[in-house]
Amino acid sequence: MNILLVEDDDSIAEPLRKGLEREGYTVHRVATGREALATTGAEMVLLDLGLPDIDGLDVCRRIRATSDVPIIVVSARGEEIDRVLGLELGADDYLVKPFSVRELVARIRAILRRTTTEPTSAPSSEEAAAQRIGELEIDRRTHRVRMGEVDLDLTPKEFALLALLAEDPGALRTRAEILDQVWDPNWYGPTKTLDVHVASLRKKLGDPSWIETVRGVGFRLRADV
Amino acid sequence: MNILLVEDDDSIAEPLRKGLEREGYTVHRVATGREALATTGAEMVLLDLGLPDIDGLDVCRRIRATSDVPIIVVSARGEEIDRVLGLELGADDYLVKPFSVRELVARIRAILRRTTTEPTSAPSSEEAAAQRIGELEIDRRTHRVRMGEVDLDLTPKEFALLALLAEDPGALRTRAEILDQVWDPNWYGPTKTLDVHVASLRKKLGDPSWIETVRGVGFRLRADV
DNA sequence: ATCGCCGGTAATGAATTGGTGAAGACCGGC
DNA sequence: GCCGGTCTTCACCAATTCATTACCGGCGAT
Repeated sequence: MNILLVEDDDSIAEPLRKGLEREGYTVHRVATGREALATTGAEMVLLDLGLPDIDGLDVCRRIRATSDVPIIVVSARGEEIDRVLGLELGADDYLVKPFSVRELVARIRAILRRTTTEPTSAPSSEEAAAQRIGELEIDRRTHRVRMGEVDLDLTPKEFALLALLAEDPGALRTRAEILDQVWDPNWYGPTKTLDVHVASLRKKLGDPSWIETVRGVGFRLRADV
Repeated sequence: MNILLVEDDDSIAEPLRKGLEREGYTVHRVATGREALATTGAEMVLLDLGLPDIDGLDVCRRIRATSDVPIIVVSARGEEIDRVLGLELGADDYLVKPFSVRELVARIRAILRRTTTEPTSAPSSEEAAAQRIGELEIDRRTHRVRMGEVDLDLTPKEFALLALLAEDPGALRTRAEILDQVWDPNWYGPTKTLDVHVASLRKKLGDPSWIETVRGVGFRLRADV
């Protein structure tokens, strides 16, 4: 398994390379977009958006123009807009820094698992395959959420929050995780903001029990129904 | 509270400074090892190992030679060897890049909480799926505990206590061990608190015999069934 | 059998933590 | 520049959880 790692920062690239090689992957690392586009033969691309030469999203688009190779975009920006942009340009997954090697490996495995099947968290094209959880329906591509037959009008943050929780219904997300993913990893402030958004999301979902609170730890989306 | 931040990379140093100042800390930032060693009066040092002049570990050793100030080492190298090396040179904690400001602040708080005490090796070993011990099922991922088909509603402390005992069912955990792991590593105060939590945990587990008392030593989780 | 030590338990007051409403900042479109 | 929606921040409340104390009871050594 041959992975192309596009990352200009040594202090990030090297631990990743080590971790991935320990997992049995072969890693070829380049530091610029130019080199990345000149490389062939990779079976998976890890693409940092903050490159010194070409804009990362542009690199993503140009790779996708000629190849179906799976692409995982890595960025320090966690904002929903950036994520959507990356995914719409053809990325298979979008990881927000900082992340652990373990998480990265898990994502890589997940993507490889579904390469021959349909995409899940990142429908880059074709039928969006909206996600259903009971009455709740989430369409990441169109940014639309419906409860039964009714369209819910969610704000960007509310959608990002719901989408994150829905990535793994029933699984717990810690406050820190949520803040890092929905807000920016480097953002630091009153974590109260999270509570406020949870509250407004609950209100729009109608039933507060959709989002369970795990006191002192985080939140999770109700899995069943 | 006066923190010395030793970090040559602006794009890392500035968000940190902002986050820390926001927390109410005073941050003095330098970009080289020379400057760091020339600085006095810091009550805590954040030390990046990848400095342009002197080797970070050397800086660490030289600071420690003349001062007991708490040191948190920050490095892109996550290898066990480096961690051990850093900690043995007198660092109080070792953080592997990339990390979020939030995590850093949490570590700083943890260290300040035990002001003049011994270091903890970096914890943070998550994962591990659901575990079964007879009727008892512990899922660390979702923070869920079930007895048979019933979800148990445990408080954070109760969960931590059970999770610790369940790490090795049947194995004895001394009171001191438990207090170190579930509570702060250095915690004075009546050890009675532990008994109280054991009691409430037993009550929620239904059968007191789940947790056996070893008089004068500690507790263990029933292994069999 | 007795005494002392240790653990079990209930109660209590304090501290944390999440929920909520509202005010103001911020941002985009017009 | 004005307006409307969104986000952040704050203050306050309610609920939970925690530490701590007091008291009880049993085990075990003498």
